[in-house]
Amino acid sequence: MTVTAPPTTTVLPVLTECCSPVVGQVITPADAETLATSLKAIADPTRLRLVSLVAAHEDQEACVCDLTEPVGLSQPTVSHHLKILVEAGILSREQRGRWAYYRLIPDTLTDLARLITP
Amino acid sequence: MTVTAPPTTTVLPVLTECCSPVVGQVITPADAETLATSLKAIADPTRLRLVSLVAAHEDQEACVCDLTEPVGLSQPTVSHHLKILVEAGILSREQRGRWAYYRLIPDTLTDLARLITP
DNA sequence: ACAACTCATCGACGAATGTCAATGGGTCGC
DNA sequence: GCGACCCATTGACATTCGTCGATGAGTTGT
Repeated sequence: MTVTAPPTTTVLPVLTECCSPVVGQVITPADAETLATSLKAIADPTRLRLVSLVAAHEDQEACVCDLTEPVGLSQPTVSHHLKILVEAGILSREQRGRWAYYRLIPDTLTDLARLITP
Repeated sequence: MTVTAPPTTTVLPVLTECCSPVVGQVITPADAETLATSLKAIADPTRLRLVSLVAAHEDQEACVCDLTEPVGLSQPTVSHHLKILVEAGILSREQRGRWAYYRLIPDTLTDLARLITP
């Protein structure tokens, strides 16, 4: 067979369902937990660089092999960080042949920005 | 003497000087480190609740004793989290008599939101 | 002067996190 | 079919982080 494209591996919603903004009403413990999990995903210098590299890459997508050298970390470590970003709904992952292509899902960052804006 | 008010304990700038947005150009390692440090400050459920509680409190300020019971943690732990938020420039701290009053610095959250917005 | 109060700091501890080398599972070209 | 390639997973390790009890520093009222 060729080019199996499982449906772009959409991820757990989490954020879109969650959350009143941080400022306004008092955030509930459950919403705080959800929002914190999403924020943790980008609260790491390596993952910020990965997001930035993916977004700036040709065709707005990049595979792992495009990213290991720029961030200067091992391939397993990069895969680990990418998985966290995918699970947070910040990147999408699409497998095409041998390569796995990662792409920014801008809406998630937009939602995060909205939720922390006073 | 009365009401010693050291100049509202303004904090290290850090963010205002830092950073191109995450998406656009590729973020530098140094900027990624700075931005990640600020994001880590709010990437914790307890600290999100503290920010929310302070902002929603009467007169937009709160002392430690107003916060320990709502978050259900010990006083040293609350003080620890508040210190992290102050160092990140998200809260300000002002000592008035026996009490230390914390207040939201909205600009920092606004800056953070802007920097992560695609 | 002293006791009561608010808060920060210290030291300790378990849990979570970032990293790597080694390995395994698919996919392509020969 | 086989080796080369891309990537994910596993297991291990050191570091960081969140939490607490105990203590100390500063302030107020008696």
